[in-house]
Amino acid sequence: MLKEKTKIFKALSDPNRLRIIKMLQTKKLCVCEITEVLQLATSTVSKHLSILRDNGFIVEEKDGKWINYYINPTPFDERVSSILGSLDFWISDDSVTNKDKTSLINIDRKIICCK
Amino acid sequence: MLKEKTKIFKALSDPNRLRIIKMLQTKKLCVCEITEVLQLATSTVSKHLSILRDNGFIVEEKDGKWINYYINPTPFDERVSSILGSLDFWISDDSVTNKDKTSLINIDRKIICCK
DNA sequence: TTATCATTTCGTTATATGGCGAAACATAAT
DNA sequence: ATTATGTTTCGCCATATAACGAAATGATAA
Repeated sequence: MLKEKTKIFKALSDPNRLRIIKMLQTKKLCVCEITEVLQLATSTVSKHLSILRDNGFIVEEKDGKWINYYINPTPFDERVSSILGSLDFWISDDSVTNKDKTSLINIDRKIICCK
Repeated sequence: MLKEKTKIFKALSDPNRLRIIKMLQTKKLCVCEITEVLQLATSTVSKHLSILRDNGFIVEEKDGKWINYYINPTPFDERVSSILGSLDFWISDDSVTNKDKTSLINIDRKIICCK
């Protein structure tokens, strides 16, 4: 159906989801680390991640008590592959995404997440 | 701003706008011809066209008492160029878009638009 | 100039989306 | 087993979006 084809564009239609994808370009991240950078509620971030996952942009794996999210290395949808393969073309770096990436350097999962 | 980068994805997030783009792949069309195929209100189609135009996907030119819309041959945003240059990759043909295109063959602007 | 007609804009309505906190889940640590 | 903790789900609210018809606009035809 045609509505199905709009889904990957919808997934890319939210600034916070673009920030998440760009962050995951750097390294694998758990929900609470992303929450810390975006300054959103955990439930909101979780929802964003599920949308990105459902559209094949990211995948998850367990890591102790955390769940690591990372860029899908083998997307089913070739349009997703194409975007992820040239991510800086589709979502160019800017002050926000750059700041996000530097924020990540100073974040220690073990300190941040235990609140 | 990052929100700006989401705009072209938002523009592609509506099934009717995808149908319009695919129709314009065939030939230049006026508002009422598109209205006839999509079976939507004229005002609705006009709004969709303005969104596609504002994001550089299509351009317009006068043709008598009509306004012809067509695929932008020289988009400013290189992401738009990339999508329009491989349109069948990003929006593959299906039963709906194929039917739309055949519908267009039998539509005579001079008959349809004068109601 | 006046009438006609394609198109756009405006106001309204229904649905979709993104945000939150609380509660439910799932699993690791004690 | 029980507690603690990371994550998800649920219910709610505010805003965004897409739809319509009516009115406004603008340009062509009479």
